[in-house]
Amino acid sequence: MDPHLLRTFVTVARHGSFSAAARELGYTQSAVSQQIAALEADLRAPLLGRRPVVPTPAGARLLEHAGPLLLRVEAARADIARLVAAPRARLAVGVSALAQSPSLAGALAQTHRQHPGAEVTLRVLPGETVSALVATGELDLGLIDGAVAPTDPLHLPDVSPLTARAVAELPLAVALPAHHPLSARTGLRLHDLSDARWLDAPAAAVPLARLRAAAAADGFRPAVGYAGADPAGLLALVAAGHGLAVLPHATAETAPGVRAVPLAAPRLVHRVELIHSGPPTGPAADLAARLVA
Amino acid sequence: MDPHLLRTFVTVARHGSFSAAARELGYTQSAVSQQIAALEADLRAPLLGRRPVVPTPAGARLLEHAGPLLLRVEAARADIARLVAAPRARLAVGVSALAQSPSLAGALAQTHRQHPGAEVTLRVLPGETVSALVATGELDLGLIDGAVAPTDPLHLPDVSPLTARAVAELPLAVALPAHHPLSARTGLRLHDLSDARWLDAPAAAVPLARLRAAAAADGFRPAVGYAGADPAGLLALVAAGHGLAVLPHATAETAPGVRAVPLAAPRLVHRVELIHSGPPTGPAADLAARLVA
DNA sequence: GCCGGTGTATCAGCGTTCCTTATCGTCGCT
DNA sequence: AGCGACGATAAGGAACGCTGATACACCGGC
Repeated sequence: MDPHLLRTFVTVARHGSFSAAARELGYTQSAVSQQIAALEADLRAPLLGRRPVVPTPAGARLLEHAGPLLLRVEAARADIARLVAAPRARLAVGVSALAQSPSLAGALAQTHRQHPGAEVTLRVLPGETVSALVATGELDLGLIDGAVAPTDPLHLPDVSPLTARAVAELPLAVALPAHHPLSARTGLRLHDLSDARWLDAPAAAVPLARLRAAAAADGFRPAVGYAGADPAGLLALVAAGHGLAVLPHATAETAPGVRAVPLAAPRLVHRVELIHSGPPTGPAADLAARLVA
Repeated sequence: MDPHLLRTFVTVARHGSFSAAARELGYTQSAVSQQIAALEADLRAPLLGRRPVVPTPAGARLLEHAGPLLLRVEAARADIARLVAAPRARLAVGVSALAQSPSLAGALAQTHRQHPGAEVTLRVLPGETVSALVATGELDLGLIDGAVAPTDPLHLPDVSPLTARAVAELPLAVALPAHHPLSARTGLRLHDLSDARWLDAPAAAVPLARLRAAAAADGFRPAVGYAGADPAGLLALVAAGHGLAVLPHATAETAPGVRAVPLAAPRLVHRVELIHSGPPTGPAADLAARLVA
């Protein structure tokens, strides 16, 4: 189970073709064929059906393992490389959509002033991508958000020994159209809303699946799906009556035509956590210190 | 970063000796020396100081990665092997100490009756070990426990795509000596007890670190440490006034001289989850069905 | 139905990798 | 100082893994 073989396996599976994978990987088709054969011999199981080239059940299962495995290998390699390389004067920060905040912008500005030579970049990405890129060292720091019980840490995909520190914790609220019958309430229980229509916006609000899990109930019918990462667009949909959404209270309050009613039960908070692998150095250490202060 | 090289690296680090590692792995000392050299060349970093053989900072970091990485590789390999091999008439169940229950014993007995030919084994192990062995297929089913917010799943070390289902959820209680001034209360808040002495029994009760995290506070001074997995022994210490502990209410109630007062805040529950990798088959499927029913 | 095109499997050849054996250099202990 | 244990290094040979050539299966066009 050489990572090498695994890499060509996933490439072949992705392309559905030995030849195409060979081209991408810079091998001959023959080499790829032999590599797959070697992997199948090693695991004593057929992994791919040929013509068409599709994963067998065993292959499908291996694919589930391969991604995280290769990510971890990459993370380990990058981690060591970082220890060896001279600390670069750069600061790459990744944030998930709801982890952004004015205080981040402010801290980033101060850090930039403190380290004028550093090349500072800020990227908004899905939460899992932030974790993955922090693990592989493409990002120096990550800020991810999630809705969790007040006592519990965010769930990190542990591809690598990452450290996480909470930097902000905000109450959650249900975003309702201003004319909604419940919009005058001072608090809402999720259970009472399980029949409502919910906007499913995994990037811009608390995902619907999370709400179902938190309420330990089904229902929670999806209305319009929203693929953007921008809460403003989502809130416009809420205002127009397409459905409800759960967001940090401060975020939900900003849009016209939307009322934000605090989520009373279950007790969830919106927490933003700073993640990095190993102790941050240079500008990253500076920014980290400002954020947790 | 061949797993092969990684394996010899951890072996060398564990033994603190190239020669000893070579003996264990069935190689010559020369081969091990070359493998380490190859790994160091690949990562462009010295990993081990020689004479004495101790990890460098980079090596120490790599060791942190290596364990989970090799576990994942092993899990993937075992996972595929399981798909290929004929389903054996065996049922190996691992449980963490507090995940045991009379209902488990009952279900296990019924399953055994249903599958008289099957070799049934039950092993009590630390929670993480249960996850690891389920991942590598040495166990067919695992039962792990933990104290979490009612809405959140237990945290699984994701070495492998494991599926988890809750099978029991019990309230937690603080175990106090019967003569303790607070033992007559009907509920206790963790915050009010942060000055008390706490028994640290990672295997037999909710770990102290978990309580600190849940209360988001330090304090919680450790008293006697208890290395056993048996709640009865721990409760004897409680009765003797060595310190307090948090356990499932039903468990804490059983011991003489101990009062169990429900934990009112933070809101945590003791949850037992059934874990397996892939859909269970044969006797494992039977037992799983009984447990979640 | 035949034929070319596309795509995978297989084989021979060859360079590289990796292990073993043998030997040397070095450290630590007596 | 000398010995013994340990790791590094050199050389040789087996095994591995890639390329290039070729065989074989499938599909579509005519």
